[in-house]
Amino acid sequence: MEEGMSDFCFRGENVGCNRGSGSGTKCGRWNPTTEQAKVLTQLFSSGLRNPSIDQIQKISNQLSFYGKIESKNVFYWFQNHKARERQKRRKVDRDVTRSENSISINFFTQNFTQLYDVSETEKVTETLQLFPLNSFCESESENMRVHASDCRNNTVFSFTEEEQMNHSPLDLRLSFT
Amino acid sequence: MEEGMSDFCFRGENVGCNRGSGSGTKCGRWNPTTEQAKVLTQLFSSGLRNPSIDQIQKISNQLSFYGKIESKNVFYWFQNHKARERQKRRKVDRDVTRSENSISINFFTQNFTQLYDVSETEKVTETLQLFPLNSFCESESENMRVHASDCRNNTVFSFTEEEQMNHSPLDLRLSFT
DNA sequence: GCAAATTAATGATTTATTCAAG
DNA sequence: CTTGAATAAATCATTAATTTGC
Repeated sequence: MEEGMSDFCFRGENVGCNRGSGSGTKCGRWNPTTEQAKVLTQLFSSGLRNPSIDQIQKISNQLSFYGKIESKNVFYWFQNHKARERQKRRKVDRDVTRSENSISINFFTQNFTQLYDVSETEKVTETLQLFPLNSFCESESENMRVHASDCRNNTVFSFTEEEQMNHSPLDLRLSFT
Repeated sequence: MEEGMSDFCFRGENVGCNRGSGSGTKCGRWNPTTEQAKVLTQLFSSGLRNPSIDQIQKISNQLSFYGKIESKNVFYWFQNHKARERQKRRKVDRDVTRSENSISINFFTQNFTQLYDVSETEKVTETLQLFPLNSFCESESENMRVHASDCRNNTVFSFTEEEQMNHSPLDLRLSFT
């Protein structure tokens, strides 16, 4: 029996879902409220990764005060959060590996000027092309590849005669390989 | 001794200002020219989010044709643009979420226990506490903004009698023994 | 129209996280 | 458990938009 459908609504304000004229309202999946997300994140930050079923139930009960939530939501949240943090970390590591040519980005913001003032004056010697549209998608960095021939004509740089010097289109391909 | 103030201001080479017109214009901070902004925005639209140092340098060099610019400006631009796009997105999501407030769907319960039993193994051994009201609100008072709605006000924790859910601060230590 | 005053954007810094190597 | 690496979030600060009184 589906007694679990407790018709729970935010305290007081009954923000009905799938109630009459249920045309567009998506009710298929849970979305954490700001407070719920904050608490979950706090727990995660505190080191919790694989909450026990006991913990999940407690957390769920507590968070239900802030809005509709079920144990499964808590469980999935931790699964997903853990996985995505790891994913993010891996991706970052890949990017870093890919771009660690000379300078470390360590203390990037604080020492940026120091790190970069030197190289600021260096000249880029490669032939570059700007706007390799659809080529930067970081979520698929593995397959990232610029098809130069596709973009050859998309040069957007247009300079005045006086500025035209050695200003070739920027091609960031070299940074990805 | 906070390691001295970060000498972050352009190291004396802030002579030329980007705005081509007039040479005496003040340039306390970089401001992208229209063309620079256009290029940066297009790069971002293409998916670029965390440009490597190499990329930053290339972009900076290219954009310097449109006006004064440094690598750090490019770096900061991407940091800020990314963060603010995300911010914008999150705000929209919150608003949407607030109005679509989904309802319970209970096909989970059985799957949940199944799924859970598999990952039940790990145990967190630390001491965790949910809703640490004190630490949330009292710590870092200097940075506290108007987060009053999130904590502190015990009124949040007062619910109706019919809902006898125990919403006192949850101490997960019980689960760790 | 035009500056002073006010508000909105956004550049630049600082702070708090994350994962995972040591 | 500690710390390196690299942000991303939060914040500070300055510039641009705009409003407003004249």
